[in-house]
Amino acid sequence: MTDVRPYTALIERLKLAGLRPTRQRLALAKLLFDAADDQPNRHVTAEQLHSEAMEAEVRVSLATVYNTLHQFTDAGLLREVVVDSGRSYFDTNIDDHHHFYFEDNGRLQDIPGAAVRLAELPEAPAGAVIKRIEVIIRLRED
Amino acid sequence: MTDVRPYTALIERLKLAGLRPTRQRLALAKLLFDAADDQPNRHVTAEQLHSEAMEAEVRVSLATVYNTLHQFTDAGLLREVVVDSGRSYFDTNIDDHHHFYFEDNGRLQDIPGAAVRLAELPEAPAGAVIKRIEVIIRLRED
DNA sequence: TTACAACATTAGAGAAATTCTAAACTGTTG
DNA sequence: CAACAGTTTAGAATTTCTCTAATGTTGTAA
Repeated sequence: MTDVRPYTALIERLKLAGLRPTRQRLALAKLLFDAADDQPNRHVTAEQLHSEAMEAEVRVSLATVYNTLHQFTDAGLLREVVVDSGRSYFDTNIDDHHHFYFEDNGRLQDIPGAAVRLAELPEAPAGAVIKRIEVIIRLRED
Repeated sequence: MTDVRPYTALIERLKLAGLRPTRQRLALAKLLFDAADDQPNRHVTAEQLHSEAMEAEVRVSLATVYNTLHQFTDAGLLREVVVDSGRSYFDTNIDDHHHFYFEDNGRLQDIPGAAVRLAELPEAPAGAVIKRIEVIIRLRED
C-alpha cells in the first residue's frame, strides 16, 4: 500500500499536470492527496493547508500555498468551492458531486453526484456555455 | 401605480420586519425594492448600493449599508447569494429560485424555481436540517 | 556538470471586502 | 418633550488574498 519511494507517484502526477515537481508543491500535494484511507477527500482553505505544512515542518510561504492551490485547480487536480464569501475552500474530490454546507461551523461534506438528480434544467442563456452546475445544500444544526 | 405617500408602504414593511424605519433604511429600501417595473429583481453588492445612494444624494455610510443589508437579510427581505469568494451579492428576489452566474463579468441572473426540478435528493445528515438548496449554474462566454 | 534561462518561492507590502469601536444621533414611548 | 434603546458614523482594524521584485531552484543542452 505504501510506496517505498513515496514521492514517485506524486512526482508523476505533477509532471502530467505540466507542473514542475518542486519541494513545496510535492509537500503540499502529499498533504492534500496522501490522506489516510478513511479520509477519501478534503476541503481545505489556504490558511489551513499552510498550518498543516508548518506542523509537518515543511517550510512554505502562504503566498506559495495560494499559488499552488490555484495551479492545482487550474490543472484539474483540485476544485474550488465557494460557499462562504470571504473564504475559499479547495476540494480534493474532482468527480462530479455536490455539497452539504454546515453554516454553523463552516464544514463542507460531499454529496455523491449520483445522489442528486436534476430532472429539469434551464437552457444556458445565449452566448454562454455551462461550465459547471453546483448544488449546495445549506444546513443548520437541528 | 405610484403612491402619493411613497414611503408609507416601505415604512410598514420595515415595521413588520421589526426594524425601525430610519431615514437610511428607508432610502436603501427604496433603492432596493422600488425598482422600475421592467426590473423585477436586483443583485447588488454593498459597494454598488452605496454608490447608488451617493448618486441619489442620500447620505449613508458604507457601514450602514452593510448593517442594513444584513438586517434585511435576517428579516427575510433579502437573500444573500454567495458565488464569488470575496464579494457578497444580495438578491431582492426572496422566492424559491436559483442562479446563473456569468463568471467572466460577475453578473447574476435568476432562474425561476420551477425551471429546475430536483428529482432526487440526499437526506440531511443526522442532527442537521436543510435551510436552503441552492443551484448555481456557472457560465462562461461562448 | 556546468551554465543558463525559465520557472518558482518568498517576505512583506498592498488591495479589497467586510467588521469593529465608541462617540454622536434619532425614533419611540411614556 | 425627556429619556433611552436602538442607529448611524468615521475611521481603524481585521481578514483573506494578491502583487512585487529579489532570490532560489529546476530542466536542458553542451
